[in-house]
Amino acid sequence: MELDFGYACISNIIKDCSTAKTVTIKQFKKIDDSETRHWKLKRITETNLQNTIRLLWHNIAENIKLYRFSSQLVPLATHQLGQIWDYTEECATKFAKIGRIITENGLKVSTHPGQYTVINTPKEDVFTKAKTDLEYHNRVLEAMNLDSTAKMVTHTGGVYGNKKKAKDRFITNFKRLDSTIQNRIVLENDDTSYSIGDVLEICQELEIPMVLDVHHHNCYNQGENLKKYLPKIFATWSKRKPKIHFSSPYSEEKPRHHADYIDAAAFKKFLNLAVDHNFDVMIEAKQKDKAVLKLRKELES
DNA sequence: TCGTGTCAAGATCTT
DNA sequence: AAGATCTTGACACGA
Repeated sequence: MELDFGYACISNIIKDCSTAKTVTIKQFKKIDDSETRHWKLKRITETNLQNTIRLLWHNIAENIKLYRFSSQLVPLATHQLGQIWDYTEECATKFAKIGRIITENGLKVSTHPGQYTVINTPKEDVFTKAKTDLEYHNRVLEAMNLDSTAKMVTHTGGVYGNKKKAKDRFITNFKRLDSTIQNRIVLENDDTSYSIGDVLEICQELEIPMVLDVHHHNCYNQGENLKKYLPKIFATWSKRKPKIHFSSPYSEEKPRHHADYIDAAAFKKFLNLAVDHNFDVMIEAKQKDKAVLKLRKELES
């Protein structure tokens, strides 16, 4: 079985290579003339894209096949103040180069819109903002010429005192998104509200893939038997190779936080459980790519 | 240069 | 109704 690994956004091996440089609204507002504002956004974006390229080469050298893009490649991209330039047009060459590196080297990439992007919100303005953010992520992936295998991972959202209604609203709101975006969205179980059973139900209904987060399942579940659920979860990916998220708890006091590295014994235990399946593994650990290399080494021995 | 408070955004729990 | 927390890297400011 060939296991491919990956990490999110930032390398702990390659120094001074942030892909999420930004400018705060407060500082941006202090800039008076529009030309300087434009220059500021463009310069930061180019740095983030160039650093992304550096990380991709690093990943190729280390045989790390999965990578999650920073959501902040383009600063203020979804903010009103940031609507002063056509970033995909002006940085088209760099976006295309990233896409070429990915395609030519068989890398598998994704994005993960943040906690503020809530599809199942009952507030219309919040939904509009969520839609805008998803459109931004999609625009970036399209600028890279990546097809719908480049996914956007999200959570279900809030419960709002009635999970059944909140689930239904996710489905309703999901259908209001552009089909290009629908085709990229995959749902992940979270650590407080939506268990693997909850998320699987939604994914089956919408016929979209489900990312199993093993750590979240340990944090929050409704007694679901993971081994029994695995075939159903992986089936949501149909012909494609499923992906899971794996991380280890930081401590007994803060079990939901991510630890520096992955507990190899715990990972092997999961492998035993999933022995009949083939899947990709996104490692969520504070030491990022260092944690990937360490785990891989420990699995070899 | 270093340490620390702050940051666009939502949901939820506490006060 | 207002504030803290979640989670997190990076910014911004003052020492």
